[in-house]
Amino acid sequence: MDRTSTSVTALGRLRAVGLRPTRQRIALARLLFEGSDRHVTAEQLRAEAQAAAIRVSLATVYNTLHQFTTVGLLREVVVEPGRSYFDTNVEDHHHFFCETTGLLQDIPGDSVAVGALPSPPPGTQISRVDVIIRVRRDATL
Amino acid sequence: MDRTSTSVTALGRLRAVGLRPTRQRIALARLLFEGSDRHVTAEQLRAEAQAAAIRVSLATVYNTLHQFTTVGLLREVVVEPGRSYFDTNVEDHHHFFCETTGLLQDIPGDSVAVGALPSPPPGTQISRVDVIIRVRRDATL
DNA sequence: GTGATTGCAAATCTTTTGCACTAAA
DNA sequence: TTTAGTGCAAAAGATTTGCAATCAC
Repeated sequence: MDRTSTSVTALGRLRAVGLRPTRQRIALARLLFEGSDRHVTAEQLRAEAQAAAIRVSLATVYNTLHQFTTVGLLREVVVEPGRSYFDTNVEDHHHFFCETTGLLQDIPGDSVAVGALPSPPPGTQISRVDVIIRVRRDATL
Repeated sequence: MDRTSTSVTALGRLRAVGLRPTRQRIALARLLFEGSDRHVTAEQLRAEAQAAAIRVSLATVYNTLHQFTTVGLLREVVVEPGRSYFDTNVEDHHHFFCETTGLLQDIPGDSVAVGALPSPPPGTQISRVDVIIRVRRDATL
């Protein structure tokens, strides 16, 4: 048995962050974290749960996504008005966002170098720097 | 009379982009562009219009903001789920966003250097690069 | 006149909320 | 038990839409 992050159980993850491991949270954690990094919306995750015969209400999906975000298991990405994406990759990294298809993709953290940052407004501290590279599908002529 | 951008009339701006200069568009353009750069939401702009005794429906405010964005008079900035800001500064620049207060501020384009960009996904072209520096108010102890 | 634009109200969509019910410890 | 968590349905927000009335040209 190795100890790579993909082998951490859903139960273990929940315990590690102090969230009570309920049936729903365990099931959603499995959907989210077993497999490679991904970006999901609440609605998408609910649909997946449904497809996997997991009974979870949409309200609980929202609660869970926000709780996971609060404890650092997920990261919220805002690229479109009126819809939130949740990213299972919480490492330092940035995003490509295709305005044509709505597809969001990770960019490895070290392949975008943001130079010296300007000092933040007085009385504030930087909490995060988001870089979103917006792209468009080439016109198909 | 100088020719700085602040002296361009609302009428002139609309003509320049080929939008029919209606009473509402002229009034909103005045609110938006007479004065320094700003970030507004649809609701804020409607409130300002109301305060200035300009009769405009919210639907028209939305239409107008989107039309102005399409023709390059405004730029849409998405930092929070569920709310769009429109920026009257369409030059190349980035933003500070205070998660505590919701305040959005411009960062001059040249004070954030984004290094070599990774190549965009196959079949796509970069349309824009957004850098959002998220900050938080210092805890007041 | 004629087509573009507007206003209004209803509809849509995502997300949040209140509260009775259920489950974890 | 006791308290945290869940589901449902209603509510809340922001934005969009349909269509008749109005305006710019």
